[in-house]
Amino acid sequence: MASPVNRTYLRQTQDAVELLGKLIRLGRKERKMTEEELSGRAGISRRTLQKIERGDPKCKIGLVFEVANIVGVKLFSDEENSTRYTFGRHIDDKLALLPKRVHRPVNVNDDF
Amino acid sequence: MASPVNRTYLRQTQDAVELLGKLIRLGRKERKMTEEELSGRAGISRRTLQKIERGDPKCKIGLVFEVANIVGVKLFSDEENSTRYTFGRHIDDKLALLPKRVHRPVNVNDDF
DNA sequence: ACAAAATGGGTATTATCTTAATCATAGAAT
DNA sequence: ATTCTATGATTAAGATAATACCCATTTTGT
Repeated sequence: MASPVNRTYLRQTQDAVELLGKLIRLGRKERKMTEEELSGRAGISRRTLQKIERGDPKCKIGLVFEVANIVGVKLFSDEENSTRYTFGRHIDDKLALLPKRVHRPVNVNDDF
Repeated sequence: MASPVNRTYLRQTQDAVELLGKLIRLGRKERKMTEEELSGRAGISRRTLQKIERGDPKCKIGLVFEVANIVGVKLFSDEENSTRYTFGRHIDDKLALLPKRVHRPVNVNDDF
């Protein structure tokens, strides 16, 4: 079985996917590329590109990001952003500082 | 047929997906959540969460973004970012300004 | 107005992603 | 040190994402 049935997403999630799709479409048009050109360059079908631009959450993230990169949409890996997201420190370093496992004892008595 | 064979991705694409995965893992650990807790809250399997945190480009973007939201990773829809990405103007407005179709005549003679 | 091209959307097919179940290993807490 | 838990990873199977092919509609360029 793949997905339980028909899952739902947080509003923020939907919004983010749709916004990314619109940014892609915007980038494509600014570069005067047709759906066929862009999908061809990305190595995907035109149909899939349409789904991506419409913000279909079921698309593979790799395909979405690939298309975004081709049309120049800034993602997380850009220098400009990486500084923000790493908080001035490399992610791997931060991860190394944390305990390797999140160990939660049984009787935490976490009555917050 | 699903995907041609085994596609490749731009370096930037891989980096972006992997970075997002690391940000998710970082967020999860900072919140002291186990894989099982987070995957449970997101409505996905633990296995899939592992793939997401490792930056598997074949994961659905909706699932990745959903998990990111749960652990507080900032995406495109956040106010802080949206201003950047819309350049102070709503995407829909910008799209409306552009021609609805990118029409490229046959003999462009685009010798740049 | 006309022709050509871009886009929207339907369907069937196939590769594969997601899942559940399971086991092994490594780490944390006592 | 020991025990309990989190994580890593494999497998089989079913659901479905991506594709190719198709046609209708819309829009652009002339």
